[in-house]
Amino acid sequence: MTLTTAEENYLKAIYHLSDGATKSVSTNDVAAEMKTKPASVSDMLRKLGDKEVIEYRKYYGVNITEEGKKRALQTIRKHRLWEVFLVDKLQFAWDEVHEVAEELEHIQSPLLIQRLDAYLNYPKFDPHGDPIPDEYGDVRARPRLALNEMDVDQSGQIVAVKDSSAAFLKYLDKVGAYIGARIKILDKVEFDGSMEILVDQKKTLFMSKDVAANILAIQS
Amino acid sequence: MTLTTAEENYLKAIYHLSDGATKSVSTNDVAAEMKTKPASVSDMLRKLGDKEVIEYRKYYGVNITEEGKKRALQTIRKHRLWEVFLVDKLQFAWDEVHEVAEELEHIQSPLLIQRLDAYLNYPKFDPHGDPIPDEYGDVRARPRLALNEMDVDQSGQIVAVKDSSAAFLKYLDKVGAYIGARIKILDKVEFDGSMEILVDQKKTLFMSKDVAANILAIQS
DNA sequence: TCTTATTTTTAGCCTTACCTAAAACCCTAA
DNA sequence: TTAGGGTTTTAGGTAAGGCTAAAAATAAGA
Ligand SMILES: [Mn+2]
Ligand SMILES: [Mn+2]
Ligand SMILES: [Mn+2]
Ligand SMILES: [Mn+2]
Repeated sequence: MTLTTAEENYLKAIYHLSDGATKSVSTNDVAAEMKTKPASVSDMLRKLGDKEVIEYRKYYGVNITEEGKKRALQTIRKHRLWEVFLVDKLQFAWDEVHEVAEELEHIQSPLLIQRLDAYLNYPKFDPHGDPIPDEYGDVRARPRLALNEMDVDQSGQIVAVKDSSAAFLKYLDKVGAYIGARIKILDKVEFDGSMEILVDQKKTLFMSKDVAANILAIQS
Repeated sequence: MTLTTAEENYLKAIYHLSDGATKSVSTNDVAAEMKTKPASVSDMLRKLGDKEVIEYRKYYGVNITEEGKKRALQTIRKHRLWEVFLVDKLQFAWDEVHEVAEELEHIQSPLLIQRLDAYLNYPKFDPHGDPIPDEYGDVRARPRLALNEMDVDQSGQIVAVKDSSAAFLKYLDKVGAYIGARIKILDKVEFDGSMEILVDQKKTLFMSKDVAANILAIQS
């Protein structure tokens, strides 16, 4: 059973909202994520239910099925591989890739993705630090922690961002935070949760709690 | 005014059928080329006429406008650049690229095409020898001649194929004809138009008139 | 010129993916 | 246990892009 572009986009949204296939997801949440109306979502959920990529019980939200999870991960794989291509090969900035990848991910050609993967040297993470599922949908996830959850004096390395919006990424570029940077928490202000962070042992960065919450690190 | 994917495909077909914007094109011809019904074509012609990329007079066929020609050439440019990418970078065979390029050509991102062009080193021809329009739609066309139009003892070089179907390209691979090959016409059989051709000064090839008519060369 | 054959358009219908407005449902708090 | 209030679905509509069947226009032959 093949999925249309719209169906793939919905399924991906449902997968993300359900935190990797565990939680059940409400119609309103899908509508917000997809920027459509709940009425349109109801329509689409019926279709996705018929195709058995989600389990749909009217009025009770949806759960993604195993088959649906597999499909969603394939689309995510394609999206992230294209993002790597755009940044590594075509010199796109990391805040310029998402919209284009949102289109490229729907190109139907298993050979294309297989070759692209090889050409990029089987990357494990996209430009935002998100893991790239392999062709079987397996993801090697790293245990990640938002900066605001780390304690003073803890060290680590930035590995991903939670928010991939151009605005946020441009801000990180400006202040000099990037994926791979080694960091140490110097201070946390209790009043507003803002933080002071040492980057690469030389640069001090002040950031709001909101910003810190959208930067993910592994501890070391 | 932006064109949908379907509109881009129709416009491209009309451009090709009109031999580079000169001839006028009939509804039936478009239907055959697009593998749709004439009734569907009538609908689409009205839309394309409204968008002023063609001039449409009911019952009298269509002519592509200057604006339409420009749009068609942009789509063709994208199609051929992607074909070069697939062959040069992803090791696709020249008979495997057309379908995928037919999808990729509709990705909307001027930056993407500009970067892709640079990344491929501004190629002038696609894997089938067809010229790639520049970003202004200019095509540097070479005067090309089908092999069956050449005379005995004439020499030249294969520069393109007229038929890009997988079947034909695979056949050329098998017999060892390729773009760039130096050729000389050794003999032409008057009865059926079949020919004997010397390839790269060492290999003799027999081909039917049908095959010869689909191989394009420049004379030398 | 008249009649027929061919081409093209129109009319009406389908599916997908969206919308608004109204109805139905679920849940919770009085 | 029932009345709101929020959520979700249904009903009905639009636009794009296809289809078939029928009507209309053009082209061709006698
Ligand atoms: Mn992305
Ligand atoms: Mn998408
Ligand atoms: Mn196409
Ligand atoms: Mn080509």
